[in-house]
Amino acid sequence: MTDTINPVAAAEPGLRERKRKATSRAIQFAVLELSRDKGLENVTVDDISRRADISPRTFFNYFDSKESAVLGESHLASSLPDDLVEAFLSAGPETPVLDGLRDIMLVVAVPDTDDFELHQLRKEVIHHSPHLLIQRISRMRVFETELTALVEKRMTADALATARPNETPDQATLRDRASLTALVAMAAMRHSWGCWAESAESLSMPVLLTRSFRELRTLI
Amino acid sequence: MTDTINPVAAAEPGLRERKRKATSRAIQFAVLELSRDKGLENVTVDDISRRADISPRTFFNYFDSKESAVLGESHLASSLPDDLVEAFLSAGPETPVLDGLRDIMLVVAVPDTDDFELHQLRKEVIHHSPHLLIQRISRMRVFETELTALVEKRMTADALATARPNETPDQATLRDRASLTALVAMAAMRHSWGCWAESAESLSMPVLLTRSFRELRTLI
DNA sequence: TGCAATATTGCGTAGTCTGCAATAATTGAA
DNA sequence: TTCAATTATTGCAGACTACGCAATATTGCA
Repeated sequence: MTDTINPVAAAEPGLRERKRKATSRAIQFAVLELSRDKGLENVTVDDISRRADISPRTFFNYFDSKESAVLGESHLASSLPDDLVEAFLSAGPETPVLDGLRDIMLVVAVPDTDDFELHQLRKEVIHHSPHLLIQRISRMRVFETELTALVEKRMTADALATARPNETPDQATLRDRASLTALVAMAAMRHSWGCWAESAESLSMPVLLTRSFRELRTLI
Repeated sequence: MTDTINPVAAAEPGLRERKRKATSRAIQFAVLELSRDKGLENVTVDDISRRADISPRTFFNYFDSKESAVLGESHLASSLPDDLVEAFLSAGPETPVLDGLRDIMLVVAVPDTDDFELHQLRKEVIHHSPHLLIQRISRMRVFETELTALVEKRMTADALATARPNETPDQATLRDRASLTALVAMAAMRHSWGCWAESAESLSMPVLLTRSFRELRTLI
């Protein structure tokens, strides 16, 4: 898929692309409305397909499962922007690692603010079946792995910057701390999601994330 | 099901009980060996049942899914021992909440040390499909909820003990902090599980848990 | 032994999910 | 405009999970 000559990226997404987006939206809308009315567990893929005017087979061309359809297409499936990574790694030993992780989360965890209607529906449905939030976390395993590796790199760099020659930081210990740190950051993100799903008013994820990470600091 | 007159509880579990245990073990053994050899995704319930010499229907009398069978019967499905809860709630504002949570985890997260062979097999299999660890966490949603409520109670008590009359602690904020704290504790537990599954040597969960919680304190 | 409680099993069914091959729509280039 | 290549949709068949139900077998206990 080559880019158009037009410097403005995706100025014209093309009919194919637009149709695809429309179908995806139709599916999500269908599953969300049905879930809101009957509860997700009482909704079948056949139901969804019927309402979205597609074949059940097509449904699975778009989503792995009805749960995926509720959660929407997985953003952040791919890796992080380079400049963000660079900033995180070179922040130096003075800056708390968790602050860096918060900044990363701020970028990746903010989803499609474009479609308000879907957004609200999704929130309503997730509010009534919180187990979906856990699924959301589960689907981020790859991200979590990336994150852990990143934190390990950062911690190694920090350690080298501060250590006296003889004090080689134990790599195993470092990896350990890195994975714990990543997990704690994920916990903060999950906390934010939980607040988002519960709150009646629509606080934005950036706000919630910032708050969760701030609270984190007061915990220990 | 009334207790026997024998003061020694379950001195004789009865044939029925023993058979049930044996079947459960046979199932777990079957799924674990098959998973080790072929990978869990290539194992069907039929395979498991055949090897365990039961009908496929019986399998579902014991476990919800093959994943459940790999993870073993869910301990901590029910609620926490009363004395433990009491100790946690009344520890007072001086004791860190996370210390209390660690103590709770120490009790609930330590599984069946009785069956070494299963234990080792399980570790081997989980090591090769880490997504199971996330499932394990997912199945603890009820526990997580209990824990959150518990932390909220504790924090309320602590707040009342230290606050001056006019300073009514905001209940919403408290709930917020409570859920974040619970999530962080869960993160620590997950970290311990991760270490357990990865480590070649068999460090015990209590040791790992203690270490994870100690590291937690150095993070922020 | 014989009755009540419990466990196992087979059967049928609903639902999820995938592979495959035929068909239809879209695209870019001639 | 036309045509060929690419891509999307669909139906169909099949494997698998999961559960309700009723028949049968096993166990516990008097």
